[in-house]
Amino acid sequence: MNLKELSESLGLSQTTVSRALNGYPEVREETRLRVLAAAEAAQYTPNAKARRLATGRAMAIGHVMPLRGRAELVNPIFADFIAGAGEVYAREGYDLLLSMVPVEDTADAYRQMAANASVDGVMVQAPTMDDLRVPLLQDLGLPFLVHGRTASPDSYSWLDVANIRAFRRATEFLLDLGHRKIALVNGQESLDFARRRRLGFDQAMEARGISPNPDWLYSDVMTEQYGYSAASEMLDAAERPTAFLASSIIPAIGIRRAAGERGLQIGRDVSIICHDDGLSYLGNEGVNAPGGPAFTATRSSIRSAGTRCAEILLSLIENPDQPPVHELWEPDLTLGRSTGPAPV
Amino acid sequence: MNLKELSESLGLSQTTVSRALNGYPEVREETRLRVLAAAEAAQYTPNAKARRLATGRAMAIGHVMPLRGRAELVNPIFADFIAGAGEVYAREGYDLLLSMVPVEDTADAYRQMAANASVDGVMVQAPTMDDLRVPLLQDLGLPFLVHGRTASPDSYSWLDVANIRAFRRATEFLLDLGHRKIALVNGQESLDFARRRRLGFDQAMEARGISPNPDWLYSDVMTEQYGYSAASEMLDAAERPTAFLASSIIPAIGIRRAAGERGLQIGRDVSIICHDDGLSYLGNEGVNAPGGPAFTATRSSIRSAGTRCAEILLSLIENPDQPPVHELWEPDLTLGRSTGPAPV
DNA sequence: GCGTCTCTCCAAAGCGCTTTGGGTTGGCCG
DNA sequence: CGGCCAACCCAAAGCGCTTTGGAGAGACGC
Repeated sequence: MNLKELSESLGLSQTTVSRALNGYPEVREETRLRVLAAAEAAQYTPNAKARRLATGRAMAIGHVMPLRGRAELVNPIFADFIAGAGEVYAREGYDLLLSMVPVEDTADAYRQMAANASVDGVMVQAPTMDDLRVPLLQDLGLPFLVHGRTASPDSYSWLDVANIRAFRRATEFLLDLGHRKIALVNGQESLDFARRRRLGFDQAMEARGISPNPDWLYSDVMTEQYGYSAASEMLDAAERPTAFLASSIIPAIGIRRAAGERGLQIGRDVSIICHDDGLSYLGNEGVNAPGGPAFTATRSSIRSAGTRCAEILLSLIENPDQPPVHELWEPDLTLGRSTGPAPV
Repeated sequence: MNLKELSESLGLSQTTVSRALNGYPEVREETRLRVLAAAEAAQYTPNAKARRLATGRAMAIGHVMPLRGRAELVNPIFADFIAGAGEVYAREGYDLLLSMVPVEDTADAYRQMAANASVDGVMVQAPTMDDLRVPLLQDLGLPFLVHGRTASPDSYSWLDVANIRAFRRATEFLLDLGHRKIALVNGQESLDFARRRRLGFDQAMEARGISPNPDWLYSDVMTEQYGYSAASEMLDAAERPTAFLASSIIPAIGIRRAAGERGLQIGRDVSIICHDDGLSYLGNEGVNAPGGPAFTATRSSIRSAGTRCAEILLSLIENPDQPPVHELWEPDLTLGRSTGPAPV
């Protein structure tokens, strides 16, 4: 059943039927109801392909997922972020177009999307400090929202968490517990969020007059294996850190493994704080756990961020002339069982 | 630049230019080269929306991700699977349409996709034993491939791993190490793969004349927290299992945490075997780890499965009349540091 | 020389929708 | 009663591509 057949069966023109269905005012209420009833009865669904061509709108949002590194790792964080965003897209009638490409092909992917207008806007995740995607998308005139920030974040819209403050606070928390030997197991510091976390760490240490041990500063893709091997190295060295600050719950799990293998008890012999993105399957929830969640953590739900990012992006698309939107989320520090006073 | 302008600039008809670009034989080689050169020079990209309408092909594959459970969990396994599949789609010029909907709306999502033909085929993941999606999609006439199987898997195409054999073998491995008190921390047994793994476990136990302790059979969504609380309960009971069989590396991590908190050493006091999907960030690799990977595991890369599933699905779409494709993958058992002889 | 083929190319008809630019009708006002 | 204005509806022109059904020009055989 298409529009032509539907309108013929009603004895109306395609124009009128189309307008009735799309809520335009030029059609009598009585007629509209008749049309709606007939459409319902005939199970009529407008052909999305035809509509897209006629309106020029793609009714789709692009997410380009750059696959980094030799093993082309895919971060489970994306799954939760997309789940949050996808909810909004579905509700608003947008499709989610997911494009997985090697990091070096991302620019082409965006260019392609812009050239044939297959999306109305794109979501940018995990930007580097001077991310080339920002000027590219501005150049292409494709609406976009950045989850995170770059070094010069004024000219575009973004949503980010207050990474500096969060990690400064987490570091201060460890310092207040008496820890002085603190290791930072960070994400890749070419990424802006990791650089900011590093800054927060540095600021807190400096404020107490402590200079971080360069052997205890790690930076890499945030896998479990990475957390494990970083912690193993440090724990096997002559001088050990007493506390670890990890950029994600995933390397924190690796740190815990390394500590456990060496017979160290978490929260007593060694403390761990991490950032918790609230991943569904790796949740740090502590509902039925004595003493609360496993990890003391700076917490900010990546899924909620996805939801909010999608809302903002859609509003940017609906209303392209508004000034850039900036939203900064404040993570909270949740106490868990992974931290305790520094051992004497 | 559109086809009309391009053809005018060449002094050719749209027909000829279209055919030249799409490799039809009715155009002289010399002309084709001229067209190709002009298209290249003008940076011409055919408008995907128009092409879709004209051909009726969506050039897109749908992945519907049902969000289950109260917290609407999203399994990180999907991320790796999609990464594998997305690679193939990108290579073949297909878009990946991702739809995240509450589990109760999945049927509608498929109906919608079929009604307005917004995809050429769909991928079905994590089927239950009598999954309703299979008859629905057959009814809708939408090509699909199932990753996994249902109870009656003859009438459609699927790719699955040999779950029964894998878990029978894993159980036998534990039995051979002298374990008799074995716990199964399974996924939701409404899902077919979990039921099969349960079967494999049961078969191996029965073959040795051991009846599993019903208090040691768990079945739920495979989160870290689940593995933790299941293991905690069992380890705090009067009689403890000496070995755990987990359906995914994620609950296995939770089991390890519970054991660690109780001062139990993995591989000595308590053994763990799990199924390892080869997740990027939770990799069980053991390259630079002494003694090999952390977990002894039945291993089958979910990402490779995604790649192969995509290939099969596309071939099903290209050639709809072929008989159903069945592909069964044999996981291998990799030795890690999480297993050892049963304590006496 | 004529019919028949093959090789190239073209005009035009879709694909199914939205949207422009009117037309018709009836009510209301002066 | 003529004119004007809403209110309602329609025909037709796109959107940019693919594809059908030829048409024209040589080549070839008889």
